[in-house]
Amino acid sequence: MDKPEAEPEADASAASPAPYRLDDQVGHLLRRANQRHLAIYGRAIQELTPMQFATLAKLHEAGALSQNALGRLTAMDAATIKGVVDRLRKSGQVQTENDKTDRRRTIVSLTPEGRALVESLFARAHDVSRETLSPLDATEQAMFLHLLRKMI
Amino acid sequence: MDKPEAEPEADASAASPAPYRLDDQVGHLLRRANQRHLAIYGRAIQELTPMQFATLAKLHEAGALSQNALGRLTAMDAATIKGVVDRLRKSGQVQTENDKTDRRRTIVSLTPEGRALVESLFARAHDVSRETLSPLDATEQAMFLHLLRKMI
DNA sequence: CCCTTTTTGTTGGCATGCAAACGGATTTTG
DNA sequence: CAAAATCCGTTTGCATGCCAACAAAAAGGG
Repeated sequence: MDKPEAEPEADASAASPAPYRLDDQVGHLLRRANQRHLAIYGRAIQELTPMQFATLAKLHEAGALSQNALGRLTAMDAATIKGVVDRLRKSGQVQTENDKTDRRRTIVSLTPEGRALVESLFARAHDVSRETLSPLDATEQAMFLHLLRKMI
Repeated sequence: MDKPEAEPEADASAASPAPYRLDDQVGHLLRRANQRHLAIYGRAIQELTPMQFATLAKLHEAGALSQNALGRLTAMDAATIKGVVDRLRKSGQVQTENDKTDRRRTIVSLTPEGRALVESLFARAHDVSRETLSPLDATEQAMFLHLLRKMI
């Protein structure tokens, strides 16, 4: 080697294969953004966990659903949605019944208490979304949401 | 508008408080984007979990660190980084020692195996970041990363 | 109609992720 | 310097989150 490391940083375009910096990786930034959002949620809403709220909100939006369908619409796999539904049922926010036509299915629906609770939280939930996006101005927020959707 | 709530549903711009649709919430989109990224990671790298890789990458980047400092730099709380370090130590990727000047601290550092492993994964890790951003064109990627940072 | 495939839900196992409560060490402050 | 405030690391407890393996039921195909 005549001069493998004569100018370690001189020519960034050829020699060094771009150092791996954690803080530059999309995955790390996405994780931190999500972390921040969960912290904002936690400060605003203590009645339900984020996923429990998402579950009730989706049931409120779409009506009764099979457990697996509910999982798909909330982006939780079958094993995860099961735990969430179990806990919501235990706390009386949802109820389950057997599907008459498909004996594999368990239909999940809101109880009156669950409906009342989720409706009482919508305003604060909107605030959470607003606060999460607050570092960006209106134009940036629209752009960010657009890019986020495009990436999914 | 002179009559804010005269017609509850008639005028969408005034009356209805904007329905809460899960798929429109930043938090949900961030979670799904992160989920997608983790799936891409999982397909590309099986040797280490995402957080184990992040931990080794940060140690590679910053050198030996106290356990808590390592947690801060990787955005994991004290309880979480402990588990990650424990598992990495068990698998021989990192080692720990007592800090001579501060008896509270545990210094975490890469073992030769850990260093070799993480270095062998950098290329694939870069691919993961690239693939995660691939739905966006170059301009959009830059914009997205910019907005993501601004939001954190 | 039978066989194969798919779908639904469950379970076990492992890895985050965070709050709260602690004990011990160090730093800050009055 | 001594008390108070912090910081370090640990433990417990609970809630995701996902994989792999299963059993039962339904759907599809030949």
